Amino acid sequence: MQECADCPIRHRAVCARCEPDELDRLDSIKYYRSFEAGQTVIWSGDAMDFVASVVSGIATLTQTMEDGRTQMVGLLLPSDFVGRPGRSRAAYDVVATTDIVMCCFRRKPFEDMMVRTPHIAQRLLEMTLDELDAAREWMLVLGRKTAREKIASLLAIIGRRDAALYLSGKAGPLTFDLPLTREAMADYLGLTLETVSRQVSALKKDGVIVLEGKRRVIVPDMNRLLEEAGDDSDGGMLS
Amino acid sequence: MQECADCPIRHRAVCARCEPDELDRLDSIKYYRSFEAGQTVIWSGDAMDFVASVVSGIATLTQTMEDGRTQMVGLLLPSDFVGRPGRSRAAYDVVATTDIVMCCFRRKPFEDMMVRTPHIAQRLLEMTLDELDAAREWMLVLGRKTAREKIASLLAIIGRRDAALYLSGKAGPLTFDLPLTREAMADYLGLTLETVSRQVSALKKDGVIVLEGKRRVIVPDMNRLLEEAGDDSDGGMLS
DNA sequence: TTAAGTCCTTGACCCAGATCAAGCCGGGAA
DNA sequence: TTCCCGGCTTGATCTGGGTCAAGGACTTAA
Repeated sequence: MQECADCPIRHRAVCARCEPDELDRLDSIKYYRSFEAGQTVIWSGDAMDFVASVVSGIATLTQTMEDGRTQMVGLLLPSDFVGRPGRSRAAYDVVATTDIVMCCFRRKPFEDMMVRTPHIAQRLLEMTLDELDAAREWMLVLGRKTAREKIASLLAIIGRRDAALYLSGKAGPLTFDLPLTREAMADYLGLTLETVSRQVSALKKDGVIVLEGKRRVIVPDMNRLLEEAGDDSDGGMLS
Repeated sequence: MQECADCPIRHRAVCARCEPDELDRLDSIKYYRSFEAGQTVIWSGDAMDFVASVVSGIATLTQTMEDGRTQMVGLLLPSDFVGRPGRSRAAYDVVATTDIVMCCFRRKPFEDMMVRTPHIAQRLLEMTLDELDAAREWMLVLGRKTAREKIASLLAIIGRRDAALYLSGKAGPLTFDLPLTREAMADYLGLTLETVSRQVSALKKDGVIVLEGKRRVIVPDMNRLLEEAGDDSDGGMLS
């Protein structure tokens, strides 16, 4: 399908630190899979004989209770890793929210390779620590923020990520597309979709954001949005 | 202070996989620190020139917003790891809830050693993945469970851990001490301490738990408690 | 033995967000 | 060109858990 050398996530995925020879070996055990928007990639509890990186598109990690209540526990963007070495069954549902392409490795060969290739294990550790930090920030959002602050937090997170990807300049209004439906946003934030809709409308009415259609968001003043999110004005950057 | 060989967390902490020679090297850079119940070990944002394992006692990881709202984002038990290699400032407040002893390593030497000792990095990856799973389960609790389910979930988590530590037999009523105040439980669960108190009383009135004093909890029927927590009756074990 | 402090419980009331319900909007199929 | 249909908005009402307030149960200190 594609050479690792010109892979769009070459420098951010688990393989980021690999040397050319290591990359060759990975190359030989990788294969691509595509899923359409809305498809379930993996069901929680199912056998999972591979691990993978998201190459393009967006997927979600969700947990569901017997009575149908669901909570999103991860948002998978390009370069994010799916699956856990050493675990044979999926712990969460993985659903494609847009069309996606994943770069897969059969689990066993990947595990073997991890033992012999510290560069992979190192990178995976780093990525896992980042995800843990994100999960902890998210816990504050879920546990203590109001509905309005939750929405503002989510917009800030998505906006910041988009800015990191596409721009480096810091000034001017930020524009991006929401990759999530109102319902998915509700599952992310522990709200109902009605509340999400109301709070998005309220932020719009108050001029914190501008909407173009239902999905395109313009943020005239990022600091204002961060204030609404209840975050430190400087975003609390860590090194 | 103590030899690694007879350290109580020797086989569960970051050093679990180390060979004798690796352990010797760790031994030479380690030092112990003690903190009293209530003491703050580290303030979020402060410089942090060490990483550490909890040897005994319990500590919490919390995040605080400017207006004082706080959310616990981690509960640190013996063998748990504190700090992040590569990061020089603490991202969270760490507070001792009981008297604790920590086994510390200066950050730089530890990082150097990690590069040269895959056994340490491997173990840290495994522990971090476990924590990420725990954080995700916690997100479901915070986002979607009712106050009663939250309390039942917390009791189930603490009860299960105690059972794993002290008993192996599966039958009979489970007894344990709550290591947290009502306020800490509230911070864990995204509730107020009044609601925690009310729901604990309600579970007691309904016979789900029995209280001896305010801290000692007896669970006559673990399955009943898990039902109240909204979990699968079998606890959803993963390999 | 009292006093002061910490932790916990309980009651009364209120409100943010859930629930229930109706209808709008825009795109694709016939 | 109309008709779905999925995604979204908005209104009316209800309620779980927050807030405010009072007081109980221990523990330590004088």
